[in-house]
Amino acid sequence: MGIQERRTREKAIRIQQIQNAAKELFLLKSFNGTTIEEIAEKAELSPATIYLYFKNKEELYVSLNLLTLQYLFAQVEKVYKNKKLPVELKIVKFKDAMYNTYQYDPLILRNIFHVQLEDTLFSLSRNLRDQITGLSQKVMQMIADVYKEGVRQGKFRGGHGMAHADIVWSMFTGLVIWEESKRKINPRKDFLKPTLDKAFDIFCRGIIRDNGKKH
Amino acid sequence: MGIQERRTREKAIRIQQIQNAAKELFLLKSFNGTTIEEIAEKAELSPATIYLYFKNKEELYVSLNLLTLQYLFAQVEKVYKNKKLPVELKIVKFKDAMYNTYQYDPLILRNIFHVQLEDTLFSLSRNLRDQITGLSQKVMQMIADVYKEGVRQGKFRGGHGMAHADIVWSMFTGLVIWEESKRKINPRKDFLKPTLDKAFDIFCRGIIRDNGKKH
Amino acid sequence: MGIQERRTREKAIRIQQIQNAAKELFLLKSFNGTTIEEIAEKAELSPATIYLYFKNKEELYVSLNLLTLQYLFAQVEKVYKNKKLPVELKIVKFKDAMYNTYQYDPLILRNIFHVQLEDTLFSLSRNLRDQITGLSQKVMQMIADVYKEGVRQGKFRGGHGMAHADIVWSMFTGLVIWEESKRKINPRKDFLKPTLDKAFDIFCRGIIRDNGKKH
Amino acid sequence: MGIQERRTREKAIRIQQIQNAAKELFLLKSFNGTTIEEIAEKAELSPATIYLYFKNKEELYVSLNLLTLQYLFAQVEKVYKNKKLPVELKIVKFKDAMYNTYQYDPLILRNIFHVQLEDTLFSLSRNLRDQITGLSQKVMQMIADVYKEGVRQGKFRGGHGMAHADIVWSMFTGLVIWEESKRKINPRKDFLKPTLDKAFDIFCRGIIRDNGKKH
DNA sequence: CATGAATGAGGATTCATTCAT
DNA sequence: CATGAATGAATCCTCATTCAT
Repeated sequence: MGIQERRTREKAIRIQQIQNAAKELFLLKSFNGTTIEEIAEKAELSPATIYLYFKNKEELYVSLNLLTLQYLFAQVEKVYKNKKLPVELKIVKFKDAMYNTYQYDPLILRNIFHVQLEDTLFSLSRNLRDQITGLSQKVMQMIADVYKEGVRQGKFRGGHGMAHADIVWSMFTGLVIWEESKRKINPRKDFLKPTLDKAFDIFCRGIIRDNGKKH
Repeated sequence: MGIQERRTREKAIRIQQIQNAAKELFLLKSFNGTTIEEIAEKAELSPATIYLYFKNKEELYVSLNLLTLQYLFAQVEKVYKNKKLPVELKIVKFKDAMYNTYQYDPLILRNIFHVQLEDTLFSLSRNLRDQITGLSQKVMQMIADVYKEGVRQGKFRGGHGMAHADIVWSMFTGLVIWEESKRKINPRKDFLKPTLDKAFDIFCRGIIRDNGKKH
Repeated sequence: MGIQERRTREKAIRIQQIQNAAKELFLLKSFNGTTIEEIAEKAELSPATIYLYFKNKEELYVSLNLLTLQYLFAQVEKVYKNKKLPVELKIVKFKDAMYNTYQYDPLILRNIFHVQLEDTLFSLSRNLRDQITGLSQKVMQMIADVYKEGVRQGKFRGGHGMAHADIVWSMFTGLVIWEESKRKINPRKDFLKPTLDKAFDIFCRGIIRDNGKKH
Repeated sequence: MGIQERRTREKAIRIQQIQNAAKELFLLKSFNGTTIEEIAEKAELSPATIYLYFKNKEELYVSLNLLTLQYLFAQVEKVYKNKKLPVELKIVKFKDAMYNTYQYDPLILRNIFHVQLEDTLFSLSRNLRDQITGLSQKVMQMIADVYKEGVRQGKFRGGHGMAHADIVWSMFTGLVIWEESKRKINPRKDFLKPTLDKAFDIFCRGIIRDNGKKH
């Protein structure tokens, strides 16, 4: 069992090697601006070798998401499963989970948008695609569930849970992209965190049921 | 006076011809997936002719944004200048303006994200770049102004106006992208409008100052 | 006869306009590096207009040589016809004539070499080609004649006159090209004139018959 | 030890394959008239493969010079280092060395002129450029040295050595180009060798110090 | 398992040249 | 006579991908 194991371990290492190189380059130069050769060089491998581990460039690209999505999933799940946390705080913690994930891998949103918006995603192997959509659905479901729980508890105003999950996620991604792009045009201080906090503060106030208030 | 005029008019028509073809194709196949030759064919021109009107593929691509940004600007400005509209309604109308623009040109956000996220934007001619950033700044400023006005009137809770404009815009773009991508994975009914309405409803509730309420 | 004349005159002016623009640009950017459009712009004409006066780019290019060849021809002829000048001095004066021509139009050698070495020259109109080869043959003939005269007078050692003309011409062009290229790699003082003088001094000493000398 | 070696050998062969094809075509149709595709076809390779061995068209073109320059260098050096040869004969042998090189690769001068006269040369990789200028400088230096030696021995009239090297080289190249171009206009017997001999004979007579002679 | 080597399949541009007005 | 507009025809070069070793 030793040899077999070592093989597996080494394989995993190779894959990481490649992913690390790829991540850095894709972040720096975008998908279309990065060549397999560059990735190979950075990973100290030959281009051909990369194809031993990834079906093609796109699959390598998307595989990066998977890592991060798993990270995001783990974070969100921890909040979700925390029995003691009141729902209104869970929403805030979700935001923090997202932000952590973004800091762990700033590439993620770009990747996700790329995957979502470009023709890609459909040349991926079934397996990978399923993993990605599966994970992201689970994440969304957890957010939706918390919202529904809040409604059940009479804390949140009614409404479709999943729609709220969409809003949470969209708000987050929208802000990240927007702040990134603003910094691109005009490099300056990073306002992402405070703006994100502000946005979620407003969001929370907006969904909280007010008892005796007239609108 | 006729000949000069006709020339100008015909030139404008050519440009439109090209832009229309390009818009459709870029929407369908993304920037990198669309070739100049395809655009030329659709526009019933030769590839070389396109270069008579646009410096390169990127500039053509970005020129599409300009049109739409102008459209967006006009819409937003109309709301902005409407003296009779209370600020809280203006926010809602801004959302509608954005949504209209999106319907007028569904490509816009993709374009904007592309421009914002890719390496592009910096090989554009100065003029075009300035127009784009100028317009989008003006739009954001108007949103920020309305927010500040709301604060002044005691209707909105305090805070940095521009940050709120960022949130408004991010929420909108985030939702559009997200809904688009969800439909891509799983074609189904379009929930954009209701989700957008919901989101802005929450946002408005969240920013409105509550007089005697305890939080 | 007034109108007809004016027409002719204006036509000549247009041609000059174009040639001046072309000369400058070709010198600066070489044949293949210069576009018709650039020439047109500099001449304040449209590209199409250039084709009213020159069959194509090449013919325009070559037409420049003609001017200079005519200049060279005139200079060389003056020396040639000067009855009082002893042959050994005529050789020196030929060199000066060439050098003057080079200063009048530094492009000439490049042109001539281009024409001679590239595939060009054979798409020229018959007429132009004849003029060019005719002129250059006449120039060479005059040099050869002077040499033969020198031999007849017992001043020069015997030999084929035209071969000496070839040597004179080659020495001149070879030096010009070489000095030009040296300056290109390493910009520095211009040594063309002294080197040219030196070369012709050697040449003259080499061809002069030495009476009582043993070799 | 076999495999590594074979690789190297095969690589060298590929390079030769390409260079041979290129040489022939460039000679026939000039730099700008030859396409990479033609070269590839003649070399029985794909165009892309050529870019595996040469950075671009220009670098391939110039690499041809290098070979020949090396050939020239070797020839000239042999003469230069021949202790027994008197200086006046060395000059003659230099001419022969040049002529041999020309026969070995008639393209050389055209290449050299192209490189020297066109905008090229500056987009070459540093390494290649240095090799070329280095070699040609060495060749010129050897010629200059021989001249200086002749002066020291009292055989040649005084003067700057390098200037004489320039004259030698210019005379040679000038004649080659001129004879080539004459043959182009009017194909006929090749007079290059006798004219070259004549020219160098004159040159030698011109530089030799004459003892008791009055000028 | 790793890779050096090869390539097919584009794709963006450029430009000399033409022609209707 | 002059030209704005259009284009056909090239051409260089890139890169993801494959395969023999």
